[in-house]
Amino acid sequence: MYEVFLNAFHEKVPLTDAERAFVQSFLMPKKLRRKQYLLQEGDVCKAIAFVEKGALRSYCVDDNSTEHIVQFALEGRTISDLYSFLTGETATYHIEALEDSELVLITKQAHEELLGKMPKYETFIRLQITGAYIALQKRLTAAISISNDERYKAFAAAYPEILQRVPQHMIASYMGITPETLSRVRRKIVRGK
Amino acid sequence: MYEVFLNAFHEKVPLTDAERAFVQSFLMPKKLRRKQYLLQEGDVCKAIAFVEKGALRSYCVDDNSTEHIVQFALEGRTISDLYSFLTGETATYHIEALEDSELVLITKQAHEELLGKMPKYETFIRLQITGAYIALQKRLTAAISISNDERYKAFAAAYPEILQRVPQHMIASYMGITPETLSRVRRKIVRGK
DNA sequence: CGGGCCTTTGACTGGTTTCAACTTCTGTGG
DNA sequence: CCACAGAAGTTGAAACCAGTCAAAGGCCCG
Repeated sequence: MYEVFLNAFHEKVPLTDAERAFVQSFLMPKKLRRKQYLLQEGDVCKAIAFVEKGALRSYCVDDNSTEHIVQFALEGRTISDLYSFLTGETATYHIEALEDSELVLITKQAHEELLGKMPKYETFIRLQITGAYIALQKRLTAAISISNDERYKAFAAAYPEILQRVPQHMIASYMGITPETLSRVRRKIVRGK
Repeated sequence: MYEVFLNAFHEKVPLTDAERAFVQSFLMPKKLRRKQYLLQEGDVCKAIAFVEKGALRSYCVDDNSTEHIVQFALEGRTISDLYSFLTGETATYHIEALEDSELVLITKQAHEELLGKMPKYETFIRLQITGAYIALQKRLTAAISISNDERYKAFAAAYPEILQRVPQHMIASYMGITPETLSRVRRKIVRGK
């Protein structure tokens, strides 16, 4: 329990055993069954979730009630509606488990206390967000500059695990295209090879 | 000089006069004329740039040698190729001045020293990146879920200054559509009103 | 074994790109 | 100060690509 999280932390910012225990005292475990929700649009996001095991997705819903997947989070990744978490506004995203999952929650209270009491935690958070920012920028760059075919190939190369564990229509949603189009893209790639 | 930057810093994380002076000793001013480059693809990004005055853009170039604008930075905003800055890899973005501009540079060396010596700097950086991350996430969500018309309206409402200071074809590039399409979108909006 | 969801495939439609021409605006040099 | 070249923006027509709607086949789960 907490192993994956604490190791990820330790890897970025080395921890003594005492610090490890200290951090741990702020954490909360949570299990989610497939299709259960961690967060619904309209709620306030009260915690950052780190995935120890399983897979989640966050998504928003537009005016036509079409879902658009914002992020997938497999083991070792963090997921939340950061805006809602930080401001206390109601969330614009839903977060749902795609598989039975085990999470580590850092509540807002714990987060703020850790920030105040433990510089290493702030460093860890800074590094996490920086990494997330860079990844997001890459994704955006790809979204506006590469064709669907190439985008899919790049995605498949970068995240083979997601491809295997997530249904196709969700990949399509993540890419911002329809399931039908993704199906045709895949056919074209297979034949073209 | 440095006023805008130091005030932005102070606003997020209050500083004493001594701290203000301390931070300042790590900064470097830089002026750029319109159309001059801060960074070219292939260089390594050696500094984060904070815009005191003026306007810059960052963009990447795809296989068809089409430009795609990643970011605009007006006064008070930060711009860089963060990935290149942090890893030392060659940059994938170009950064160009759209107007005569005055920048504050934080070199990699200064950045690391400040991170080590001044917890408030780390906090400031964390807050900056968090804000940038949330903004980027909003943009991505908009890009995959909203029609061009609505996107343009939202952009115009959110960033009226950019609209007035940046040529239309760059807005189009930022939105990921052709200048012709943007022109038609605008016409439709004006008539439709 | 049956039902429902997912994926694939086809035909049609609509919006975007592309290419080209024309106008407007701007900055520069004569 | 005017003339002109180049860039920026607008408009039109044709081609193309993705979306939509509909239907059929496959697969998993109950």
